[in-house]
Amino acid sequence: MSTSQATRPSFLSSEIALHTSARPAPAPSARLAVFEMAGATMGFAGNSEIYGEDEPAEYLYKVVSGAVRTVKLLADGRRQIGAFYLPGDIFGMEMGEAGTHGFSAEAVVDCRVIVLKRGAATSLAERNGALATALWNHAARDLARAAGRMILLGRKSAEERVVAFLHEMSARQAGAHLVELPMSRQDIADYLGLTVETVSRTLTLLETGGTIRLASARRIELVDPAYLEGLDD
Amino acid sequence: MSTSQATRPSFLSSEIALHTSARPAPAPSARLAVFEMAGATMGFAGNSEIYGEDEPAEYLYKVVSGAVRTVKLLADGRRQIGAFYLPGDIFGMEMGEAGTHGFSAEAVVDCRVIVLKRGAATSLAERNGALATALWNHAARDLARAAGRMILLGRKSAEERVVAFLHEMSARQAGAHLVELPMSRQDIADYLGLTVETVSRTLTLLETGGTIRLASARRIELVDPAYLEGLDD
DNA sequence: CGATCGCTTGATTCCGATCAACAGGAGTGG
DNA sequence: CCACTCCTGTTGATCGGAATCAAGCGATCG
Repeated sequence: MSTSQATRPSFLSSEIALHTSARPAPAPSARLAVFEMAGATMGFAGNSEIYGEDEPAEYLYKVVSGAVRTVKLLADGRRQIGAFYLPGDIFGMEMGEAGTHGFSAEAVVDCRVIVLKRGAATSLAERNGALATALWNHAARDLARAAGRMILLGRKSAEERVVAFLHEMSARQAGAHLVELPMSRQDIADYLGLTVETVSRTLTLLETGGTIRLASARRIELVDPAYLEGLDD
Repeated sequence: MSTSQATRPSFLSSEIALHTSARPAPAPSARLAVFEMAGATMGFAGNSEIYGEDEPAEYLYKVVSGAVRTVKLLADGRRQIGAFYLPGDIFGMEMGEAGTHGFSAEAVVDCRVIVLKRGAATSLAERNGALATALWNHAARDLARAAGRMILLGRKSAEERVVAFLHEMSARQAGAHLVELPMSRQDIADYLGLTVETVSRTLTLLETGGTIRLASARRIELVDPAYLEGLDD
């Protein structure tokens, strides 16, 4: 495992780099540039924990580089991944009754993340209607995404799940036909509610059927994107 | 089927009763009393649609009486229920990329619902920090709930799902040991990602095991709540 | 009273899980 | 450089839980 970065950095760590200097606001996405303006950047090593399931949900996070997964565990070790977050994505919004996260969040690979106090975002939002709307829309979109995940987990076959996953990853990589997967088969399985064996077998079947080509375990070429579209809802 | 109310009321319908008169603000839950103050009350017959999956997400809703389900359908008829909403609950927050709902919403039984323009809530929130926080927390809680639903749908056995469902319904009825179910077995099955047969069988097994008692199909007595607790996460 | 709908129960099938073995790389140290 | 180990991923054989197919039952309603 990589050890290039702290495995469990403290929020008080001196390695935090504040981004408060006056800049011409490059604002990659215009929306939610508040992260770049008021947030602190932190590094996490692959497989290290960013926050725990029962920690108070004090911060919001934005991925700069790498990939993050949210994870929920049962007592006997069964694992479910709620979502993968890629550069540009915001996570950490979910907060249960007790004010704690419903998931834990972990770095899939080494990554950099901008951290922002939850209260900072909301209090800024009070004076900035556009920001408020942006945050609001982001939460609403997360909820809509959860809808798609539920029908996938509750009603779709193994093939449909894997196809939906490939389709999603392609869409998130600007529709690229050569999809790069930062996560392991185990992560994919826990995301789709399947076992590693079933994920592996299904990928092999898709390759045999001429739908995809496994360039390597972590690089998949979509040979017949139309088929993927057809099976994904 | 009951026909006591409009099956597909228009938002322009004259039956809308505005609640704008000055009242002493009874505010059942203090939070989000904005619904009672600025919303319009509408009635829906059992099994009628409140909004469709692809309609623009213009309104927020609060259940006054009855029960509501959010539903997502696949082309071949497979159905997934995202959540049940009981009196006091707010729904309709989910909104996808296209500005449309990710689910459709339907009345489970005859019900009354307060409807509020989405923009009305957010613009009021801009001038009322407490309201903004309340709305924000509500969305965050919905997201945390989605986490629990995902591990249920992705990783739990039929028995665990049914037990979790009974436990949830009991908790939402003030922890009552005699649970009233407004929804059909089919609805429960589509909520839990199972078939009606499996739901029915599992309930029978729980009764045989002395965990519950089926007073009637829609009334279930929790005889051994400790067992339910133990199996639910 | 018969019909319909929702629910339960039974028999069988099948998809994905489980158990098990093996292959291919990446990293390590001799 | 190679031998070794560890880890991830693939493939094979078998099993099992829930789906499917099929009746039957009971309540509600016309």
